[in-house]
Amino acid sequence: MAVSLKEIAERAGVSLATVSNVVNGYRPVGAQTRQKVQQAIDELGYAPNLSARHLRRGRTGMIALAIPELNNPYFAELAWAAIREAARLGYTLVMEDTAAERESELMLLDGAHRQIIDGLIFSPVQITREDVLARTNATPMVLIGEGVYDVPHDHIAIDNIAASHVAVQHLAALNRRRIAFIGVRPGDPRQSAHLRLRGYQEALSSVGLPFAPELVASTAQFGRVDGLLAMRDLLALDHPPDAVFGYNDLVAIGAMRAIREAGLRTPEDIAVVGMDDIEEGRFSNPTLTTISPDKEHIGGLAVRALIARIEGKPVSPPFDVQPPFRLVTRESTLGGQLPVG
Amino acid sequence: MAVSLKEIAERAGVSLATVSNVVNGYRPVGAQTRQKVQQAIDELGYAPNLSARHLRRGRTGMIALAIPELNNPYFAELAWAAIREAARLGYTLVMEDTAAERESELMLLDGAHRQIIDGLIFSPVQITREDVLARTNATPMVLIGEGVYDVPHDHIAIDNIAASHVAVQHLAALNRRRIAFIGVRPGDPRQSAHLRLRGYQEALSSVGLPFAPELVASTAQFGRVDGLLAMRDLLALDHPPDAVFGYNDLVAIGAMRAIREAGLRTPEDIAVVGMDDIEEGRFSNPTLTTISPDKEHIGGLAVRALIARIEGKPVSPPFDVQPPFRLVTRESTLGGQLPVG
DNA sequence: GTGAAAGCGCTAACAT
DNA sequence: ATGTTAGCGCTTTCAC
Repeated sequence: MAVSLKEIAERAGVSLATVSNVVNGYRPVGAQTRQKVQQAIDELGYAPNLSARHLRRGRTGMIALAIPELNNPYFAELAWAAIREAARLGYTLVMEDTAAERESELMLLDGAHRQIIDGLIFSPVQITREDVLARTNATPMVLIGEGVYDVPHDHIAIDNIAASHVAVQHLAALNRRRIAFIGVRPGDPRQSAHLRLRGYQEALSSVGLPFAPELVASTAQFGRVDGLLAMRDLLALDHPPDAVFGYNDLVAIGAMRAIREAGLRTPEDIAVVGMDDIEEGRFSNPTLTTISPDKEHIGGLAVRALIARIEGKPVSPPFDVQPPFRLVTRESTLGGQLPVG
Repeated sequence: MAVSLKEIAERAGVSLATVSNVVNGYRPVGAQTRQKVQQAIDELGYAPNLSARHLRRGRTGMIALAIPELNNPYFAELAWAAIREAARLGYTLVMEDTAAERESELMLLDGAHRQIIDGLIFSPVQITREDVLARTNATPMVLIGEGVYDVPHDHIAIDNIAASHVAVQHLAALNRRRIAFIGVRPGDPRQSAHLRLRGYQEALSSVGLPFAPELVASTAQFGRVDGLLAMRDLLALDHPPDAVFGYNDLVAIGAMRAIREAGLRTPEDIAVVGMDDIEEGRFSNPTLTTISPDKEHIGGLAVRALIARIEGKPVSPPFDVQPPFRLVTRESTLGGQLPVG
């Protein structure tokens, strides 16, 4: 059995409460008392029993990060940033897999883990704004990504319309005329990806290109294989595209694979742009031009915001933050042989 | 506040103990009593307070998976398998990042989180067998990967020598004569990667090829960039290799990047084999030949073994399991245009 | 088959 | 500045 507060108290000849105060610092403690207690703690190797603390406090010190797939390196990179920040603030972060399924997402919304987590950072893809508004569970929740907008929760997502604009304009500036989009079909009930589609459409019109519905390819998920399948469809068109903007880097990488399978070349025949700036894209052949969001920033901010809510910091209205992003140009649009970076 | 056992007991008109027994099934409960209790539970939506349960039981229900980097898709894929299995068995899995640093690994060994976790699944890379033997902490631990061998803990790792054999023999069968290895320099204090190096050496001799020390390139870590740098060194040799066996897929992918940077082609000029079978290698250009271990198997087994130890199942001696693997051949050695899969 | 009651280790309200 | 004490919700003896 581990050392308890009581043993420390006896050893130091003080009360339980005093030891607790040395440990937690809720109330001031006299210098020499603190000294004695600290010594006892060091000698006996005391560490607080978290279960007891949590039982008493009514909180568990655990927060969850729910993402559609850890397979996506974007989320893996984000997760690490969040894990580190949570640890720094004394919380333990556990990861939940929704597998991008509506059922799993709804269960999380309604507090499947109410008993074990103090708060939730959630990157939904299937649920709708209405689902979130209908939520009754009071566990604090921070939303990330473009799955859902305009709900009474803190929300962090880059400006997807602006980002798509930048991507498409980059392609247009390279004299591409038939620019395809691989993501979500217009009319899909999910909010997700609509913004990127809208940015795509707006950018087309801003550079004077027509919107051709057949150049929008929909996917079931947003993985490599989805990009591959969608690109095959696009290549089967009478007038295939000369450029593609992928919903994310994985989709773009799948698309590049389809292009190569068809015996075509990137970017000579078809230029490709992705989104997320995962490391894989810095080493792919060709390297991938992409929109780079600041994952460290997003993960850290999400954790801090959530913990502030959990700990009932001065109530502020839910915020909606748009972290910075930038276009990173590489071989998949520029061609040639650029240094890795 | 959530519903407690007490409320259920009152509602059902029975004692606390009875409700507990319905929930946990430690003692038999009469049919109609059980019925009443179950109804109360359903009506009030009871869920046990885990902090309280853990406090009482002296365990937290949490296990940790410590890996060198979540960035490596191999570990990300493994982690998901472990998370799912842990959840199935009523445990919560938290991830720890060692960043492949010796300091972090030693802290974990010595129970940095003794208070919060019931057990540890650990994939070490820097610590030595002696470090593990010197461990005093009694928290159950299962080791995975080839970081450490011959220690009194359950251990799961594929047969690295055999796997390396297969990889190198595949290259030799393709008439490659100067087969390089990117991994760890002979003499490195870590056990890690020595086995793959040994398998490489043995396979060379078994096919009648000489061992050329200059064809072994060492790396600091095992990421894409490490493979890139090592391959650049190999390409600068007077007699560069015509094939490369990478410590893992990431290293191999970095190597392919370096090959392309140098204006050479894979596999025409240099064939490449990796290890891990991460999804990225199924979509890279060219697709990557690799050794494929069963990650689902490894992750699930590690969790089950650990939980068995935690729950004090019939004491069996520590086991050492070698899960199955297979060679998956793709374009990076065979060339041509194979279907994705 | 069921009940009563003693804590697990901690925090916080109430004393002094 | 420090001490006393009442639980947090649960499991688990010990009774019947």
